[in-house]
Amino acid sequence: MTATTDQDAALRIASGRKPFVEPLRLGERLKEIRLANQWTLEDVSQRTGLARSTLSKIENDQISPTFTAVQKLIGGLGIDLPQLLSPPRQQTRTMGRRDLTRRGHGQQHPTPTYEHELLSCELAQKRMIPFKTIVRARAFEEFSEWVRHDGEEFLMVLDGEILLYTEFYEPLHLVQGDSIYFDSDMGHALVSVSDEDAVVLSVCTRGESAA
Amino acid sequence: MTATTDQDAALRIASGRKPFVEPLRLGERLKEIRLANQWTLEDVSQRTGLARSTLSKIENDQISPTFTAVQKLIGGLGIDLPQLLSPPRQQTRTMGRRDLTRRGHGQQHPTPTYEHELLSCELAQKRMIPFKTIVRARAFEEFSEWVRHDGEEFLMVLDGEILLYTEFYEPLHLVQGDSIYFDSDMGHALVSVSDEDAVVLSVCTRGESAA
DNA sequence: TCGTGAGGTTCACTATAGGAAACAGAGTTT
DNA sequence: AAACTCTGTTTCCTATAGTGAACCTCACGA
Repeated sequence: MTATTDQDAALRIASGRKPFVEPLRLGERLKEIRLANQWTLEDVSQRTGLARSTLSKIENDQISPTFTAVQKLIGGLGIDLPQLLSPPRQQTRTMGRRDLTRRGHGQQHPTPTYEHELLSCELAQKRMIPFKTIVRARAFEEFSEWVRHDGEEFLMVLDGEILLYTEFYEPLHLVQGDSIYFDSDMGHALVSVSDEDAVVLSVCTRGESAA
Repeated sequence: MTATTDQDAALRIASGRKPFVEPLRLGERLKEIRLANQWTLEDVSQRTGLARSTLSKIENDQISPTFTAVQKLIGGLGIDLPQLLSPPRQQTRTMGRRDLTRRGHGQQHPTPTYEHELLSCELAQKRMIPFKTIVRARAFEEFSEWVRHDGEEFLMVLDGEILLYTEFYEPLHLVQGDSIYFDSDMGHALVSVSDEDAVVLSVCTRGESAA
């Protein structure tokens, strides 16, 4: 055990991996947020319950806030931690691509059981694949085999009701507004059970086959 | 400004959501990570430079670590903060996970401008983050700064109408059923323009911040 | 010119986080 | 069984985070 540990450490250092953390100018960031909202130290004090002086010191990097203090900050300011930690000046590799799909203007892709409408298909090289599906299938037997594909899938019922059959679980009854996240290499299949064919929105991760 | 601020606060409170942060069992989480790697307190001490005793106290919630201590932790353990903060769950490479979220039963997360409802938040270690959002904002000015985060985002309007402001494009008018895919490190912000507050479904890729 | 007040910093003090060492418990070895 | 070792907890001390009050600094008005 200790052996592995030392080995790990050695490896990590040898590999040139940072054992240290980046500066992380938390104070600077806090001040930026505060000023952006035109808040005074007193305002922030009210919101967070931290003393004015404490906030001043944090902003000027004179102290390193306790974790409870950080929690009070993110709670009181109504922001979340990543937002607090995102560096003041972003060295953005921003590309700023975007791809709009108006309702009903996706790329149709019909099958016997599903009618898919691929969304945002202008954009190549994306990490997610969103599509809207009209579930034509009415019985599990209509599927000759499980649908399965690498990665993960998120699904929300937009209209109607469905049964979600999966390989390892009992069928699940989902109605409008329900959503589910699952590993999509587990076999799955949808059937409509409402009067109208159900409509679902799905987003799959693109298989990037973990190296 | 203070007016808007108070209003925001009032709104947030009136919405029935606590403005405070969840417990966030950091100690428990740390212990979980440590045991998962079969590290002893001494091992972690070596890696992080924190005293064995300190680590023990943190794990047992006897102290609230300083932010510098947290940095030493994430640096020494080679993990990133979100990972440390993600509630107890095991990182199983196994397949067949699933996570159902019934309509309205996601995890509420209100901010002055948005009311997020995180979906499928039982599941850790997922590659996408789905959430439903009620867009409270009515004017671009309500945002103190661009919202931006690493990765990509897919968004569909479920109800109402919105304007999507982005850093590099003209504002885009989106109505129910419209969807868009974009690089989310490009600044973006939504405002409702329909009578009712608009509702959108978003799916973000999880930043994988190259280990 | 002098208040006067609001926003921010500094000071002096208290509360608490971090570290070294002692302690306690469970195996192992002799 | 005693001695040793490895692990996690507890103790005690110090370094420092957090607080209220005093103190600046500057804008504004009579």
